[in-house]
Amino acid sequence: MKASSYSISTLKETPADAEVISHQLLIRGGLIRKLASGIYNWLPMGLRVLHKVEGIIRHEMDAAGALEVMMPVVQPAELWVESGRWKEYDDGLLLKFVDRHKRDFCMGPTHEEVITDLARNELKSHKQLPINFYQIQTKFRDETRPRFGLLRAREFLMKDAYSFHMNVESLEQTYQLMHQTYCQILEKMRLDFRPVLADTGSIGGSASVEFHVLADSGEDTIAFSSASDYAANIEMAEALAPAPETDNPEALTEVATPGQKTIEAVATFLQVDAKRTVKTLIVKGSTEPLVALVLRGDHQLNAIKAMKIAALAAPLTLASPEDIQAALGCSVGSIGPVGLNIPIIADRSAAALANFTCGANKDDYHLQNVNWGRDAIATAIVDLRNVVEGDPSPDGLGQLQLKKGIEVGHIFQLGEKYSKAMNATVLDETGKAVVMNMGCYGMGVTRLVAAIIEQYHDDRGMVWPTCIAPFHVIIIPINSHKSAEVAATAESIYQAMRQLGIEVLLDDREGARPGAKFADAELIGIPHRIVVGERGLATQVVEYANRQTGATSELPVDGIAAHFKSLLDQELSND
RNA sequence: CGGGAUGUGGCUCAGCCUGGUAGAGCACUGCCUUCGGGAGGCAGGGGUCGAAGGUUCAAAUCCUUCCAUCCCGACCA
Repeated sequence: MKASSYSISTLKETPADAEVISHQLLIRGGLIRKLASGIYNWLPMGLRVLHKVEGIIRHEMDAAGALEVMMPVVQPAELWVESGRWKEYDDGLLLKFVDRHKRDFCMGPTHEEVITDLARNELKSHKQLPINFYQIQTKFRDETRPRFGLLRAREFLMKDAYSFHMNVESLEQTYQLMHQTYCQILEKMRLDFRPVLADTGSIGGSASVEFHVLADSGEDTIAFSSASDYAANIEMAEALAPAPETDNPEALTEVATPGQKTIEAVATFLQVDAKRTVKTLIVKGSTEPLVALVLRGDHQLNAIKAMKIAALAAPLTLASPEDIQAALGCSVGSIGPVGLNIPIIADRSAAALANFTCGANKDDYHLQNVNWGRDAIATAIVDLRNVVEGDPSPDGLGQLQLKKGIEVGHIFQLGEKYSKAMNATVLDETGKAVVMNMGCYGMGVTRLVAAIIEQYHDDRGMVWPTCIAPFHVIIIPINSHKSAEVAATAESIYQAMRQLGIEVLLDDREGARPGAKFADAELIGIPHRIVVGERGLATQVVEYANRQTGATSELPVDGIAAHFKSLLDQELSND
């Protein structure tokens, strides 16, 4: 490809609405352009990258025996009504609309319903199982807050696969194969990632593992052990119960704490460690109107864990200050478990404290030397909090460390959730209809493009792994308008490389001065750069620079195309 | 959906407070010079100042409403 007839549209300045580095570089490098919030155009340069990522995924999925299909973007409401998700999924994510016949449709945010419908029509016999269908296709989720460019777009490209099985053993097998395949895909992309235990969320099912690319811009926090391979999304990481404190109970005392509302303020005011205080959150209950959740002052409530407690109302809702005032007669900053006549659910760490400090259920007063049993009774003791750095790993090996991650993949064992609701059965050996077991496996293709940039960039721009780069080699002739030899040499190297099938870009743009060409090549992140100038040609050499290592050298013009051919073959086979 | 901020040529922004002929840099077109790290000069094209109302002799500027975009909190590939 020649730059003069290609579309290189780089920007010198950082776009005002791009916050994270991948978003900035994607826009500046001319890979994508925003059309609307969370909706992007892909320019030629960007599409080349997207196709590379797609290609790696397709190759590995095919190798794992999955069969590629393509399902529609627009889906009829009936299927969603049938699975029960037309209402359930509707917290705004489903973009719904009506056709000319007044029938309800939605833009597909995922394809469990469609594939299950397809499977129940196409799969009739146990002999056809197991089978794994996948597609690489556009999804639309009407996110409340799209952000960070491609990291959380509303329209995005996703690889989604769905497997069907006679039994859970077969499902488990394919699930493990997909786990392994996902690791291979991410390794090929040279990503630093972790598979982590995950919550199943609105997709449902039993087991589930997320694949996270480590990056500070990640929206998830993952916890992993310093001494084992335990890793979990913080939503799921279990906080073990500490040994109960055995200090002798001291006399309960009430102290005035005028105006001190937050744990931090109270701890400072009373000169106690926040770890020796508890905070009490009042939430709505399922049977009782209000329930108290008690956590250690320095800990944070984990809403996913809390939502699994039957006594709490389904979407976890904090009680309003007015409700609290009416029921307890004090304001939010002064609540404590002592003398509270509503159910009290204590976190394991809070329950282990002795002689702790808490609100007195009376404005501007707190209690000190509170002890469980003597002063307050917990209705239940459960794991309610987020783990923190240094907590013991749930498997008993080592301590937990926390890092930020970008979720690029998620695999689930769905079991019979959809197949049962939609009656997807096949006949077994005895001719009896049995409900199929299902697995589903998602991977964010466009999100991966951004995640790769998050890990591979420097202050000059993107630094693509060779297998992802839009071009493998860029040739920059210097002053080709003045030197016929420079122009001719660049052209002949370019032609020779094309002959060998090398993905090469010749920057023959007239009017662009050398500095601008260098800057563009670095911004776009092409791994290998060759500079053809009069200087080198005097001794029949060109200059070479490696974008990834920064190494530079001189290479003889003679045989240079063949040199790069073998270099790239080697590099790509390693990838 | 709650809280905050911002909307001025394709991009980055000034002008607004204190109303009075729409600006700069980048990008774009033409010419000239320049040409090994984002060149310079001259000449040009391009904006109903997010939209609609209102106040005023006069609104980018003041007021109201709406819309869009971004950021912070509950969800997901």
